[in-house]
Amino acid sequence: MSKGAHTRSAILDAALAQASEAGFESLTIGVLAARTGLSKSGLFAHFGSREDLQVAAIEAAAARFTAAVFVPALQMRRGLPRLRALFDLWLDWTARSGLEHGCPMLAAAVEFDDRPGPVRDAVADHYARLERELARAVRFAVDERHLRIDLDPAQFAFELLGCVFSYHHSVRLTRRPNALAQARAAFERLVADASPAH
Amino acid sequence: MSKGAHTRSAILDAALAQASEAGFESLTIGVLAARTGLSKSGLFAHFGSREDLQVAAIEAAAARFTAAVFVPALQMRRGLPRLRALFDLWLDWTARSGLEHGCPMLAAAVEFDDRPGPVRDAVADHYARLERELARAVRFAVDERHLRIDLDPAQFAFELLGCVFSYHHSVRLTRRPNALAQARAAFERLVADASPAH
DNA sequence: TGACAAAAAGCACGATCGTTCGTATTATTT
DNA sequence: AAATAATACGAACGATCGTGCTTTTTGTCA
Repeated sequence: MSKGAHTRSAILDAALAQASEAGFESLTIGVLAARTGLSKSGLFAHFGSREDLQVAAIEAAAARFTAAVFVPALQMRRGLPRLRALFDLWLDWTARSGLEHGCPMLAAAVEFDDRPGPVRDAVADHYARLERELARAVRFAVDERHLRIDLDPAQFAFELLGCVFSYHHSVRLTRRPNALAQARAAFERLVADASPAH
Repeated sequence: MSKGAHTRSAILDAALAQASEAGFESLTIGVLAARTGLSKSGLFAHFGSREDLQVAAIEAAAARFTAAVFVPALQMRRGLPRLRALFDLWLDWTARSGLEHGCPMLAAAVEFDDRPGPVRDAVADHYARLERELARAVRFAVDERHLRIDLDPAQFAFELLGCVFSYHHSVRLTRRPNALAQARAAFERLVADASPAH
């Protein structure tokens, strides 16, 4: 790897750590320069603009998410086992990726909700992809007869997303010690209702 | 109402509109001065600092939330009817409160997750209060025998929160047209599982 | 090792940030 | 109407924002 590519990825490392603890709006040239030890102009040269940097950070986060959640989940058998793995890996993917605080992707999703532009597009793209893959994993579970044949995969994905969001909220804001147990219980109820009639 | 109190509330109106569309980090003295037609210093004098302004905005949002969700829901009978009303009122409370974009409270929750300080405290306080009231409404429904006697109210609240979060995400970011239907379906499944054994 | 390209730094710019202070303009009350 | 208090303004501050330009340092390869 060339020197440039190396520092560029070091910058994105710092960017994700920063976004994890203070959101994407805190991704400023000066702050990242201080975090990486580079000069402002030296850092700036790696990206054409702050917006490009933010987009690059989103894409880096998406790549890490895929590597930390989807890739290991693919080693599980299709169907319910893989679905369970997806959920479990999702809940703590940030910690396993070296991020000490919240999920940068979730932060970006809320921050750029209503702000049109390339950053919003990148975030929306990630979630569209994620939800599509999620629905696909649900369809596999249906095909394997692990879940009801008349199950709506999009609805399942919607509610699974709800579990993750509520878990994140419960852990990071209200700091409830039983957040994980509640998330798992919600997941089990979701699976139970989606199971084939006995 | 005195002149000062009147403009102060006008500032908070502008602050919530701004936070709804671009997050709490965008609540800057200059932007709000421009939105209200005041001078920077004139606006600043109403709050001792930017942080105090942000806290005041959180409290204003909490007051509006209560007025738009809890107050009207209290007019319904205790139990499931009131619980349904809470959910329905919650989903579109921002629109009914004159906010054209996302929920400022949810934005603040994610933005200040990992940033200790009075703003985070105010947000966490609102959600703690909200979830406590939610659990109380669930207990009423249990008392009325509308819901199972062995239901865990905190777990119910956790999953209800998940419905709301996922709905917000689906409406604002991914812009799915069937978000409302999915949220209602998730709620119905939640209620069905919490209903007394037939 | 020397030539060339890539990367980082240095410096400066206009704009905006939160904040302070002194002054002018209003409301309110006597 | 005069006196007093409440409100708003204008100007300025040091800091930081994103972004150019030029120079210096560093890495790469013949």
